[in-house]
Amino acid sequence: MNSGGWRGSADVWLTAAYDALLETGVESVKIQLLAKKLNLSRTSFYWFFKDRQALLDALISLWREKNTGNVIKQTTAYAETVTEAMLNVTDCWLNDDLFDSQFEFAVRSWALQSPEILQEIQNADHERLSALSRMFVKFGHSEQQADVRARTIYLVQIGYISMQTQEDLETRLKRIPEYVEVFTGQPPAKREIDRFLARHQTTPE
Amino acid sequence: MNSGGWRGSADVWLTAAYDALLETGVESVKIQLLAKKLNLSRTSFYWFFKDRQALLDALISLWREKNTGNVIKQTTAYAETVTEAMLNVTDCWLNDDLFDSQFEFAVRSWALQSPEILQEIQNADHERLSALSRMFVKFGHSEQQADVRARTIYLVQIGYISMQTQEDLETRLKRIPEYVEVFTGQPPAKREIDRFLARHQTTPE
DNA sequence: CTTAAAATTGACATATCTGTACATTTGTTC
DNA sequence: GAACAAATGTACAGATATGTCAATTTTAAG
Repeated sequence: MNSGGWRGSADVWLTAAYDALLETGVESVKIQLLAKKLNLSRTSFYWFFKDRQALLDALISLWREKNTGNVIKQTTAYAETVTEAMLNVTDCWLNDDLFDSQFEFAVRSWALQSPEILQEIQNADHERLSALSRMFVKFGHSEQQADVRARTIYLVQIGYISMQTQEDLETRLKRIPEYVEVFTGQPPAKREIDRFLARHQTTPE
Repeated sequence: MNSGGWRGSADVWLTAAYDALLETGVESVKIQLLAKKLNLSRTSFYWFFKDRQALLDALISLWREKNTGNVIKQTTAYAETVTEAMLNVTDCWLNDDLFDSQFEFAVRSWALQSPEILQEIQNADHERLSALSRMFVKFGHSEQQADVRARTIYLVQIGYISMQTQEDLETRLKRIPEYVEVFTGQPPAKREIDRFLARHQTTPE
């Protein structure tokens, strides 16, 4: 497919931009730096993108597609109890395919310098919180209770991301049953936790 | 005191840097921009600070002094019940003199581009979480429970900051009783809430 | 092998930021 | 009001960024 083809492409530049954004923030998404990493001439960039802003726009589109859709999907996944529903949502925070935490943090930091990005984020927050709140209402909570519990789940995750902690999966999994109890007000059933752990634990070889 | 004195001072530059940091992030803390705002010559800066890095160092010192100390103090304030203790901590999130949320967010975003700042933040997180956890242990929770509840309180607040929401005090106060119940596992007594609200509600004119 | 499109490159113009050296102004003190 | 220190300003040098243009190289297609 690509053997011997051109070295550059819109996608190659976008991927490099994504890496730079996650590594050191939007300020380091500089054409000059990306060119050096890609071993390409700086000006070659302008063949694929109009200017730097076009590249940044592409990054935001990428974020929008990836992170908000999956959270909403998980809030409506099949669940018999509120604790099971909660564990479905928790899947997002533990699975990079469902929710890209580093990307999320980088975009949120970016919002500090850009009103447009801030607006993007606030739209996303509202959509996600609404979906979570509906989940709690479905399981019998009042609007006010559902709102606060939705916020608790969501903000704990956003806060966790903001801490930029590096922990292994095991450490994080150990806290989950307690979290479920705090978030939903009731302890999860053993079989619910077992099913959840089965989804996430790497099979001991 | 200052009438007719010099226009510049280390403090004037530091304050301008603080404003810029909160407004648009560390990348906009630029000597050139600050000089323009202060109506001072750019190079005059170097009379007060060795270089830009010295200014950034001063900013971090400011943050360290202000934000971590007060949180720890509030976790050890007098309380008869766990719900009252929780409300003492909540004071921080509602009182800018106890905890500067915007400053906190700006510094956390800064950490993305600077390993030194990341280390500062992780130290602060650890100190604050430990203090909160001790609070729960004191009121009878197990280590594991205390740890998760401490995290819940703390991460919800860090997450809230990261959302950069603009809400009036009333909206936020309305959620507090529900939050207390989620965080501590039990509803607060009416008199506890009344005492709390009395501390925070602006006297109707 | 020719050709035309796709991709790459170096040269140029421009802007912004940092920091140093040195001269100048402003305020204070005796 | 001299004299000295504190603060400010101008000029210069260097680094790094963006973006345009024209030339060149590379690739695929006929």
